[in-house]
Amino acid sequence: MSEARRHLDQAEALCRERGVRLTPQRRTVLRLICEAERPLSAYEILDRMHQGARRPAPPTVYRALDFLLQQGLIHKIESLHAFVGCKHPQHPHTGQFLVCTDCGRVNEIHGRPLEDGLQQAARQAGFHTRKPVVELLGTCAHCHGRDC
Amino acid sequence: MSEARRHLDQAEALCRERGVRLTPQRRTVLRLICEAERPLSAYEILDRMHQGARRPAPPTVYRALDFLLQQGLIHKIESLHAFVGCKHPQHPHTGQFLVCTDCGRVNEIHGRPLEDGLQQAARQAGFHTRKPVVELLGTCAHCHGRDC
DNA sequence: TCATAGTTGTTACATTATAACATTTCATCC
DNA sequence: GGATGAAATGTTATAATGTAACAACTATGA
Repeated sequence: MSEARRHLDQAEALCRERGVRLTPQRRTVLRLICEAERPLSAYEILDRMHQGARRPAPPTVYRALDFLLQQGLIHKIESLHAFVGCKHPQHPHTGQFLVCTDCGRVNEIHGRPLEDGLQQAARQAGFHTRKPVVELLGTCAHCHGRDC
Repeated sequence: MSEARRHLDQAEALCRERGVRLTPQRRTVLRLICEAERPLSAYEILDRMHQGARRPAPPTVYRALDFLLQQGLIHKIESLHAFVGCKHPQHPHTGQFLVCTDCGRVNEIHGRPLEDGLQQAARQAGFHTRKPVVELLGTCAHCHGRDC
């Protein structure tokens, strides 16, 4: 089964469990994000939504994105204004990302020491973190040392 | 001496050392950023630049911001589309930020363990980091537990 | 069936950012 | 001082990203 397909099925199941509706529109947006091999901007998604038919207006895609973000099915990469599928939507979490500026691909990483370090640094300042944004921009292993 | 004033003098000295020009326009943008007690968007800076005179066009402020970013005199907070003064411009560095979504203030933090954790996580994936974006959004000690 | 909450459609507009080219200013050399 | 080239700024237009507000539709349960 394809990676994208697995994501969609899992999302379907999660939404059923949670009693929220993964409508066709939302499903389409999620599918487009999962099928892409790099983050898509809202307007790239819009462009891919109108297969023959008329292109929907921006609020359409932004509303679907809001829903998917709330459900933890996708993440937003702030420094790219773009969206990627979440690799582990079962338990809601924030992501840390390795963003390759050569090939455009994004890797979601996890690491106790990393997350602990962040939490500790925040706590030292009496700060309560609600939404960490951690995006390392650079060159991935694949692209490093070659033209891309 | 005021905090903002100290920043400006330091910037002045650094630019002289480096042989780059902190022109009046760039200095004004830096001053506005340093005087503000929260991050300013490019257009907020534009609004504050025209004291009586005609408001400059966007490229004016974006060019000044580019210069200041290059010189490490300011940082951009990606998740806010806004700019803050750098607390330690002597040696170029990337910043980690605690962004209070109540009062809007931003705290620049530093921590070996944090930075090491990030670098280690990246290296494990064979990733070469060029520009880390670390912004923890939440509530600062001052705002936590009260209306703000 | 009817009420209602949730979802989608639609128009208009706000905000953020850059491309492209003209003009001016500055430092340097002669 | 005047010529020259590089850097900085001015100007116009437009691209890219994101939201407010209200109308219309749809699924679902009382």
